[in-house]
Amino acid sequence: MLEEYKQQTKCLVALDSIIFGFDGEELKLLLVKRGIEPDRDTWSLMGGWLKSNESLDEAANRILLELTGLEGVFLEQLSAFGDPNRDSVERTVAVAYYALVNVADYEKKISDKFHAKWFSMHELPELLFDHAEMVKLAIERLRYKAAFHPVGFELMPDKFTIPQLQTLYEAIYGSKFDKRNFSRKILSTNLLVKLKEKQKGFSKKGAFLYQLDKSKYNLSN
Amino acid sequence: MLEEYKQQTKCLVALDSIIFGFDGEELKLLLVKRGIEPDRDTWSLMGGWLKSNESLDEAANRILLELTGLEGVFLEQLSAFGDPNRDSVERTVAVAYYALVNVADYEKKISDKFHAKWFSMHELPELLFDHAEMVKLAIERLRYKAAFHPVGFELMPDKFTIPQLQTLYEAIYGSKFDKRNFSRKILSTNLLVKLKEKQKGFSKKGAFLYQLDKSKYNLSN
DNA sequence: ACAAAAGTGTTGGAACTACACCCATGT
DNA sequence: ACATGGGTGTAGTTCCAACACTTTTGT
Repeated sequence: MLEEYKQQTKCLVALDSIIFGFDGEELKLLLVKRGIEPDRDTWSLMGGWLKSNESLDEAANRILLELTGLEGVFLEQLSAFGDPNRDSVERTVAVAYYALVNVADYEKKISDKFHAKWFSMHELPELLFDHAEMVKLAIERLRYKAAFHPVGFELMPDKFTIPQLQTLYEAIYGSKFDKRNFSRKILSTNLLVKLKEKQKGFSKKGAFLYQLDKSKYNLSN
Repeated sequence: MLEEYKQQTKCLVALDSIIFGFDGEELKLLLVKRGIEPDRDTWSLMGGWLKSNESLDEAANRILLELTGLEGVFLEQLSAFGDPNRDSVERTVAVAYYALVNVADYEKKISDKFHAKWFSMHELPELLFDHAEMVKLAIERLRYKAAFHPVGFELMPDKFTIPQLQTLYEAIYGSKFDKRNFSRKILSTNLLVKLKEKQKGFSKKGAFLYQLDKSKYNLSN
């Protein structure tokens, strides 16, 4: 190897994922308990190490699959974090990703294996290292993204109602919207197809279910 | 050190900066000729290695200062790039930053020391490794950013005219704007103060110079 | 019958687009 | 005098925000 390269310090590269979920009421974050010292049992983002033969995206997807069983979900790089003291054990650069999953899908796959738990965004525990900073940036990015791209659907089940979708957006932005303006705006995208079925049980009247028109929804967002 | 950490592969971490400049006419990119093999003399982004005691932001700023003499300019993380084959010598993760500088400032500082050269965005040479991909992403990010935040001023000299600023935005977006609408929009931000002086020499009539109102322009963008 | 959530239209203001003429000055 | 770029106003349109009542149905 070249001299120029040899003299440089090397780093561990970690991938940490902020996994957002939505249960129909609240925006949630999936956290795991760290299994090793130091800071054992501190709540932490899902993370893992970069292997020598994989790209960052591949590693983030692999780690998500290993820890949650989820595949093919929205997963996008957020930012790299490299404070020299961010990991108390050793110099580590972390590349943070954020993922959007729907809680129901996740429940099907796996649950206790990694002591993972969904937390409400309003009741987050103390987090490992700089993970709180990552979460803060991720929610900002999600707001930014959701304002211009229809990513909200990634968090919804296959069939959903407009009021459910509104609840999600209200959770993302932490504010209330007018339901007339909201439904008009959503429907004007033409991304939704109205089904004949209604959601029953939650309200007395029942709300019509909608599905994403996948032919119009491409992920070049 | 912990077993868990010890087993993991380490990586070199590089910082590469996409440095945008504006000379009053065109949007430019500052490139350097790579000084080492392989690919010696290929044009490359300004880059360097992460040192063991500095954060990513610190490293990016240090490298910018070392290679250009510039300090205190707009410099923001773009994204991390980690394809296992991106660097032909060794596994390297690069964290790309983009910077906005005004060409005149730069000219004052340094010029030939690192064989740096400004290239028009339309006439870029073949670039090292995945640097072309970084540039592509950077221009998208700049467009996105400039649409919502007044970052254009970062590329302008201290005093500038509205037509100059319009030329910059036209270069960023690659399209023409209506000058009446443009000046109205810019002035409605109230970020500019009109000076008594006019710019002479370029046009016969001369255009009024403006300055950024720094009390209103804060960088929490 | 009543409570609870779903569904739906209109109006005023703000922001954006398109568009054309006069001004100041160097040559 | 004329050519060049600088500077300005208006009208039409679109988009967004604010707002209230009727419908359905489970209890």
